[in-house]
Amino acid sequence: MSASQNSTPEPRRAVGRRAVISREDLIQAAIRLTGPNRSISTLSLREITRQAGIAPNSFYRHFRDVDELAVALIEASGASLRQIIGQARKEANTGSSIVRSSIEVFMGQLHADEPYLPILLREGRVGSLAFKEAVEKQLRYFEDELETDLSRLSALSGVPLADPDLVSSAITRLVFGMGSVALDTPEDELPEFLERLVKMVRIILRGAQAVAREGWPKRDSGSAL
Amino acid sequence: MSASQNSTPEPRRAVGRRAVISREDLIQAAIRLTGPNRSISTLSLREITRQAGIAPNSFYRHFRDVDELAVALIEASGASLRQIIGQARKEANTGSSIVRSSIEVFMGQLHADEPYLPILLREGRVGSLAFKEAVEKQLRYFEDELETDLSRLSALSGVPLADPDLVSSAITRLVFGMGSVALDTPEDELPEFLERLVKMVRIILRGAQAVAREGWPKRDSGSAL
DNA sequence: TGTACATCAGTGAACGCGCGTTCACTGATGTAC
DNA sequence: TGTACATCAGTGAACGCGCGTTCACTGATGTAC
Repeated sequence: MSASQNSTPEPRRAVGRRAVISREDLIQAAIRLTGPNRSISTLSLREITRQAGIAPNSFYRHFRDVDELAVALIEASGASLRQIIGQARKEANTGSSIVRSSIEVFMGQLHADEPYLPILLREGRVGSLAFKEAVEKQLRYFEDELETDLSRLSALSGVPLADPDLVSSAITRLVFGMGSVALDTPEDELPEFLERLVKMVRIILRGAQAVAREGWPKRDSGSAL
Repeated sequence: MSASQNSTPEPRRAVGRRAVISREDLIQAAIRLTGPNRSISTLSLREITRQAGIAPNSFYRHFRDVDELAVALIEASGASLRQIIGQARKEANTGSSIVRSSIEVFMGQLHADEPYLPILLREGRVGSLAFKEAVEKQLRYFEDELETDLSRLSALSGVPLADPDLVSSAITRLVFGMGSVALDTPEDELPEFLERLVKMVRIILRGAQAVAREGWPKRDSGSAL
């Protein structure tokens, strides 16, 4: 259920002076400038061009404004990250559970070379509308792909799962939410953090299995919960 | 388990000219300037003083910089919001479940007069370290208070709940995560949004009940999940 | 192959603007006597 | 009660800075013939 993004396919001019710098180069320059306390939305056009080694006004040859670059960056980050996580889920048949190994890969991306995950986590709820929509779109891709995997595994193992769409959405939001906390967590606490997150996800799956088996409670106020 | 915050108790000068504007007034001015696409961290000192009706340099009589005001604003928002939610949980004995009514109150705060919740949701992962720590602190208060309530209800109803700390953390993070999505969701889709969120939380609680009853699975790879 | 030409990526200089911060100040207030 | 004084919240003017954006330009490249 993934979809194509990157709606600007770099037209490759056939006439005129050849480009010495690409959209990609500018995006990479922007990535280099982000960091724990620096989100894309706080980068200035001049900072980015300085980092990329071009004159400020040259920026306009590639993007309308910084927001447009940010959206491209978010889409590229989301695509890369989904590729990494999807790959991990496919290979996760060796010994440990798919939940644990997926979350391990996810957490590993917190400090990977290319900060795709930190970017998605940091930019989540800030900036222009287009900006937020770009992040939201990537999260929905994650939800879709997780739902596919959960349904597949449920059918495969014969253990029914209630509301797979709800479950995958809850897991995705929880994991991303905890991920942004993990970004500011000291590295030595991350192993314990991961254990807790794995348990949380398992609790969700257990709940969905219980509901599939026994249904929702008859009366809302029955157990007070 | 709540704690006192607002570490600056407004010393009430006994000598000198009387203040015509207070820290509170500046915080209110900042609140007026925030909005769907405007987070505190993007407000300038001059904007805030303009809104408050004082000269830019007067700002320094009250706060060291905008970051300090932002932290105070976050603490005030968190305190107000916890008060509202806590109140709602206490009164939630009439008919519908405590889960539903708590979430209803929470979602109601998305468009309440005072945007305490939007502020916490929007400022979550952006800005200086002090800033992020302030938001994180408020979320931990929520977790603590929810854990207290869950343990109380579990004892009261005789339904055991595994890992109440994990459960309350998962619910808090999920609800806040979904809350920031809800901020950008059209109002007419909110009722359905709320239903889904209620179900998610119930799935978590069911999972924790199942684990308390049956324990964790013996082997990790047993069910592949 | 050689030459004239159109294209267009990148430039250098300049603009006006809002910003955070500083400084020396004003004048209302409470206190000491 | 009256007066001199210390306190200090708020001011007006000024500063230097980095910003986004504009303009007319340069000169490398590919194309037409």
